[in-house]
Amino acid sequence: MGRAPCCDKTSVKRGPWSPEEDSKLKDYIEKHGTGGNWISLPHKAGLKRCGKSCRLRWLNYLRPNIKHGDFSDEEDRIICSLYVNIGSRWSIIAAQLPGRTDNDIKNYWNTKLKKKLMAMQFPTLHHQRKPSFPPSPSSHQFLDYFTHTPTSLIDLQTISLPSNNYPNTSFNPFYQNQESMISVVNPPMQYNYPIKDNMFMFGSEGSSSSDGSCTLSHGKEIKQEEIVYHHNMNSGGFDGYNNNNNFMINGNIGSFVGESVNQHEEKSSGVGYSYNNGQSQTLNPLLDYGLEDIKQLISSSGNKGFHVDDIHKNEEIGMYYFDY
DNA sequence: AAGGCACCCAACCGCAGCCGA
DNA sequence: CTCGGCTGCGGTTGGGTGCCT
Repeated sequence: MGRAPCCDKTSVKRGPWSPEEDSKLKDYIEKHGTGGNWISLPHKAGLKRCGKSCRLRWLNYLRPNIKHGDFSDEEDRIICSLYVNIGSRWSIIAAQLPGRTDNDIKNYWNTKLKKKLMAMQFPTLHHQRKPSFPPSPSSHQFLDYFTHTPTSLIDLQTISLPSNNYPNTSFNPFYQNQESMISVVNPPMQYNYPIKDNMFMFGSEGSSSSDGSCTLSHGKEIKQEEIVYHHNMNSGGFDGYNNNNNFMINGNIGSFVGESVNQHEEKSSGVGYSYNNGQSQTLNPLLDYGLEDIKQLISSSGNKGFHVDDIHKNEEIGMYYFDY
């Protein structure tokens, strides 16, 4: 049995609001308030609108002190920081930006800001209006993010992740949008994951073993538990320590969350990783919103935890699906 | 000049959670 | 404790607009 509609759709006006309707709604609310009941408000205000439509119009457009127009750099920074850390919880993000609505911020993010961010992360892609995806099977070259030199897809057949001993490594995967791969950026290292059939896999057929671990190109091994760790972390909410395991896929930033660890140093292969010691730390100057602030936000909003957005997780360990 | 395409953003939809009866 | 009404939220849609070919 379906849910009862919130209103009779045949008897309410839909679509864009006229200036007269705006005026009626604004006048009514300014005189009487919302009365805590949006359902009955349109009738009282003499509007042939659904209560939800009235509420949305008021909140997003008519209420006082709404700010329209360009977002400032500071607002950009706050949005980016919060999105990376808490995901697409627009109402929380909007609460940090006086005068901005969640709808505004959501639209701004989806249409402009994530592209802007992508452009900053991938300056060479500035000219691309839209990433071509999926790529043609013959395109076996991609542009290395750091060196900007063409690299063969052969190199992508093995993957590398931070050691299982150091689950809190800053871990910044980015979607290299012009080819069929995901890059995991963990400076000075970059790990590249091929995408097959719209599927992002930890490891490829050649590098995975039956126990679920993967042999890594840099002499490390990613264990099944670690993949599980990454797989399960999405329901965990904040760990209280480092939450800067950020990634971007197809322009959508997500954040890996894991258990806290103490300070570590990685000296394997002479490569220095940057591990966190409980301090808020980011790799991208855009993303330096205070962790304590965000934690406070989360706790004050019910601490629902959060999920990696835009990835549809497969039940199978270490495998992620996402749509295009 | 015109058609196609991509972008932008206001508005809609449906679900989840809250709260009172 | 349960149920139903309502609100709030996030994802999605679609019309308007501007750019490109």
